[in-house]
Amino acid sequence: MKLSQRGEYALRAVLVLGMNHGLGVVRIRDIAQQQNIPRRFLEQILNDLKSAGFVLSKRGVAGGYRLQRGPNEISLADIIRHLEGPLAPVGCVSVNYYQRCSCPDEGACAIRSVMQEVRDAIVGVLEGVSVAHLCDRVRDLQGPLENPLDYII
Amino acid sequence: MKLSQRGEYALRAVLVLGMNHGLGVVRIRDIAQQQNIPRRFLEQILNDLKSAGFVLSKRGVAGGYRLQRGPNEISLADIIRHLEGPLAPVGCVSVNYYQRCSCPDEGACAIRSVMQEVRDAIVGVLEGVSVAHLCDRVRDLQGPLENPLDYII
DNA sequence: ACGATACTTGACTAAAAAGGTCGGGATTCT
DNA sequence: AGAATCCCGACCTTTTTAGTCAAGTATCGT
Repeated sequence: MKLSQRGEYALRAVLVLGMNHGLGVVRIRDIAQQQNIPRRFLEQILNDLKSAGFVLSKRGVAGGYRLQRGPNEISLADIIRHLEGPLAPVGCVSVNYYQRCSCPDEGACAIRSVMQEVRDAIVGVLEGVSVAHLCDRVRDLQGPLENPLDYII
Repeated sequence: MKLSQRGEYALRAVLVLGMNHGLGVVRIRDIAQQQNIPRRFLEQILNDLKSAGFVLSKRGVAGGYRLQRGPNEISLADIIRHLEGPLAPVGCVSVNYYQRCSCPDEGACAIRSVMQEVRDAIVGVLEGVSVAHLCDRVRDLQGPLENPLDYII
């Protein structure tokens, strides 16, 4: 039931971009430093998020990344699904990545019905939280600071 | 967020034992056949469940496995935790397997607070379902059969 | 007592995934 | 032009997953 390191880094990076939305681009290096993420690895991850349409990049001297869509249009479920695949604990209850399992009768499988509930519980939380919500939480948790760039995330 | 094959097999095997609770032991071979699980692999898994105290074994000609505790004393959360480790998506929100993460400030981490909710949702379902409950679901899903051994699970 | 039947134990393996690292190329700003 | 920044694919190491296998030990029916 684990989120990979890669997935966690992606969320942290997106959150940084969310906090800086509308303020121009943020450099990989800054995100990496602020969030304790290996820079080269983060490059790879942001590239992936870019080709998935979550973020945009700008090259050159004043380059960096920013969110492509608004922070309230991106749910955590979207991001994790792209990076990790199914949110469901087993393939046979996944809506977006369904895969038949080896049990004798899927329709009458009791374990499946429980896993269905687990899936719904997970998806319920993750679809309900957008990057914008996440930013709100950061502000709630840290109290008011002068400079938006000071948020630690 | 995945349950491993091993974990899924374990649940299926335990469920078979639950359905046969009080009717004597069940052979590995029968479980394997009925559930489409590689026999040798299942041996290993049952052994693990045994050393964890979930099941008991009997050797010899009329040998096999049965549940050690009653079906209503074993939750799916227990089983999965033993086989897979933490139920939480990230270590920093795990109660039983806590591990600090690399984020700058764990206390003020917004992602962590979301993952906390995900964890609670998962655990909520899985702690709430015992092997006995699972057996009830099997009976609900399959309708009344003559012989308890006929349940397909 | 003996053989057939089951579980027991530990080692072994191949393939995939996780978690990074690296070099060099392409853009853009000044 | 030169520096800064992203871009891209290849590469690498370690861990995990999903099994397999051989030889050993206990038990039962006869």
